[in-house]
Amino acid sequence: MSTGHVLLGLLSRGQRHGYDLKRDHDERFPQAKPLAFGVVYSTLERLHRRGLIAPLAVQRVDGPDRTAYGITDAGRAELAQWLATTDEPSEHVTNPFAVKVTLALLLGDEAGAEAFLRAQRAAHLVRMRAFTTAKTAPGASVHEVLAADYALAHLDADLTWMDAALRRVTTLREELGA
Amino acid sequence: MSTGHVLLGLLSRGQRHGYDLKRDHDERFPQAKPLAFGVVYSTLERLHRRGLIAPLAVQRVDGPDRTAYGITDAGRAELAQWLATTDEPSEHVTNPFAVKVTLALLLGDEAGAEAFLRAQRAAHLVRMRAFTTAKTAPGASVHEVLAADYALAHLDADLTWMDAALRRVTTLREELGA
DNA sequence: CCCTCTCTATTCATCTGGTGAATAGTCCAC
DNA sequence: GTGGACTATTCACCAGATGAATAGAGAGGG
Repeated sequence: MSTGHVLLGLLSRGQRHGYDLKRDHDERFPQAKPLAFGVVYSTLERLHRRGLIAPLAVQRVDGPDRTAYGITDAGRAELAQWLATTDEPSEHVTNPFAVKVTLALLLGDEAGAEAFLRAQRAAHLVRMRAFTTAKTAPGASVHEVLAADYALAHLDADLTWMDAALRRVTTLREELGA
Repeated sequence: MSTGHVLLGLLSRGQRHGYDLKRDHDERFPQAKPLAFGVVYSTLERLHRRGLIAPLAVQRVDGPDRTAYGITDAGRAELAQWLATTDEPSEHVTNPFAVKVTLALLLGDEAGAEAFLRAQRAAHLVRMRAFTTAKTAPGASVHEVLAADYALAHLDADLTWMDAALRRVTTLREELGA
């Protein structure tokens, strides 16, 4: 429950209500996908059910009711635990490009597989240029530069793979027996 | 619905029932996470609801009932469309390590952030050694080598990012105002 | 001969999380 | 005084993932 942990982290700095948390998150992690309200409130409900947060007050201040939540001791423990735990990188490989290429080759469409790889390569290059621009913009923060670096490194990893795959499409097709 | 498209792809080679498809998938993509039965059957139901596949026969052959599905014309069209479409790489960045580091720094725990990065780095190195072993094993297929290459490239991208982050932890903390 | 184990095949209950629309109150500008 | 923007939450729905339950048939062992 990673969204849950993020909300827990934001709540550990002081009580907040759902709308606040969504804004907090989106400002703090501008490169991340904005949180949808549905996700925020349902996640808060789950955290509450697990006893990691508690509703503190329902106030009405210049507008509709708002429910402020605070982190509990159990919540602090869970958060500390999560922050200190490393993710074991999976032994499984999820490569969406390989899935498409393999299926195209199984259907005997070697030309289609190659066309896909070339088109995907081009789409990656476009996005990489955008991240490079963002990263080298004057006034970019360390946070922004690191975010762009991460994205660029992974896009480049995809690119390297696609080039290798392009060079071996025919061999792959033969290996698949198609 | 990527699982759906994969099943569609496998079904386009001829009718199959759920259990068959699960085995087909796991054999064809041994590096991927094995499909759970629950996923297979609920995905088939959705594909059926959308008219992309159709149940052809309920047979009983040496065991319990089995429902064979076949792809429809609409299914073939959907599959061809999906195979030819590139994924626009997201403009959003999802970096789980950055999230943890940022939250740790927000809570003022610079030492914890560094410890996490070092531990995660070590975990990555272990997994990378495993993939390197798998890839250089005698008799490894092109498919297996490409799968390992993909995983290695992404793990290395993470590693590069973690090294950069380690060098800038203090700057990052200051930038966050913690 | 019956018992258990394994393999085949499917279903079900339950959970996380993600989307889009609906609801509802307040404030501000025109 | 009405329409729009902002605050705040809820709801209905769907995708996808897990783990357990159900159930038939064949195989092997005591």
